Amino acid sequence: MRLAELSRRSGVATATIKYYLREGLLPPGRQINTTTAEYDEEHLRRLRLVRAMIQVGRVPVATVREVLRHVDDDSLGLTVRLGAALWALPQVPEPEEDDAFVRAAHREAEELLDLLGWSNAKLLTTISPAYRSLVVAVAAFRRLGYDWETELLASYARLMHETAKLDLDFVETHPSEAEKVETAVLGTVLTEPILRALRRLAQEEESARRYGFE
Amino acid sequence: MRLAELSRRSGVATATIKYYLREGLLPPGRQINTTTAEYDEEHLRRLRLVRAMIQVGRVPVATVREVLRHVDDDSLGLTVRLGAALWALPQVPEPEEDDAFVRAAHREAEELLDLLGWSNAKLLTTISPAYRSLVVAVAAFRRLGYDWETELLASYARLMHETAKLDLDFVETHPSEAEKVETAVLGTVLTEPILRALRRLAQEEESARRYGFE
DNA sequence: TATGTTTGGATAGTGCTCCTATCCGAGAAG
DNA sequence: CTTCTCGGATAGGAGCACTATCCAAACATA
Repeated sequence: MRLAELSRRSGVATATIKYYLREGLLPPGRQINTTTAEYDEEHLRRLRLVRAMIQVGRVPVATVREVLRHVDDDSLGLTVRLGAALWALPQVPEPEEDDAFVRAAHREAEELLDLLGWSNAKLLTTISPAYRSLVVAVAAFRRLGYDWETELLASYARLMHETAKLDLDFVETHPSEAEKVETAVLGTVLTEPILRALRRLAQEEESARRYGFE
Repeated sequence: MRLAELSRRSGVATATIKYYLREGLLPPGRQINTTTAEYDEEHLRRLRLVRAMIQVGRVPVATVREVLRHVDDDSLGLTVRLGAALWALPQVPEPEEDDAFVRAAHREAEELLDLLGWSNAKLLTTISPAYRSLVVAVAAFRRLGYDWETELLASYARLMHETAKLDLDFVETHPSEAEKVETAVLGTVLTEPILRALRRLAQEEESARRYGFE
């Protein structure tokens, strides 16, 4: 199919597709001559993936390129590829290391991992972006004067562990490695809005149960 | 305190504070004379809240203004205020109603609410932004050809219900209404990065347990 | 009192991201 | 042979979150 059809079937403007091609989010089509290129179903699928990541997952274009680079890199093992793809996903800004709240949040996060017995995650505290995000967010909370026991955080963490098990179970239903990596990335990027929406719906439901609509 | 001190104690540049004042994210200080205004601890707290929402929660400035308008509006009852503040939070883009995937996602979401017995949430399907977000995200998944049973979605939903209970329990520990609303907003905006981080850490932990580091 | 510094308000500009509009000459379609 | 459409290149635009500059009033210091 040609660019116009790719545009029609995906609902993405041709100018935007050209932009994605330039940015390396889509591989170039098979060049037929100087003014015609041929695209296939794989391009359509990739385009839909890119669109979903950008529009639903709110992932920046530059980050999508990084993530896809890992998804497509079949020189690495599954675990590394998967980790690399997920670690490229956007995170909160870097913490200022000399901040007292950040240092306290650091201690609290380590305590949390001990409490949970997440020994593997403990090994990653110096490098995992997810760990740094956790520290920044906890520090922001503390800075606002909110106080809670680590047990509350641990309760949330246990629920997220259950979520992660569902995530991995779903990934395992896909046979090929490439599919696994793509599913894992999507299962993280696209289920985040789903979880957020479900959480807010659940808050509304639970709030109505407790207090009515008044 | 004066603007310079507010800046020093919050770590936010004076030019940025002036910007927030212009945008109505911070109430103006007590005007002493034409060139001096006095700020208090409440301003500092509000500034930190704004910063946390923008930097950690990635909430757009215009949305922060909307949310704060509801937080400050004491003419309404708690439930309405809380709902209004949360509904002002950012969502995924509007769905195109005439899309087959969107219609299917709609049906699936309603089926999900029935399955869960979330009868209160069911009443809100036409108006709740969270419900619309859910539909858009589910439709995006389906459009990519992914298939799952509604039971998987229901499992995620039950976990989010547990999360929501923790959220509301935490809010209840705060006595005043104003505090409750502020806590609820923060507990939604700031715990989202925390949950996301915990989920990714849990994925790393669980992945290492299942497959090792290889 | 003289003088340099600081204050808050107004306004314009910056850097970034994600597109979008226009132009162009080579091919395809009728 | 004319007209349309193609893909590539480039420039432009809209939105966002600041940021830099200017200004006159007021304060601080000597």
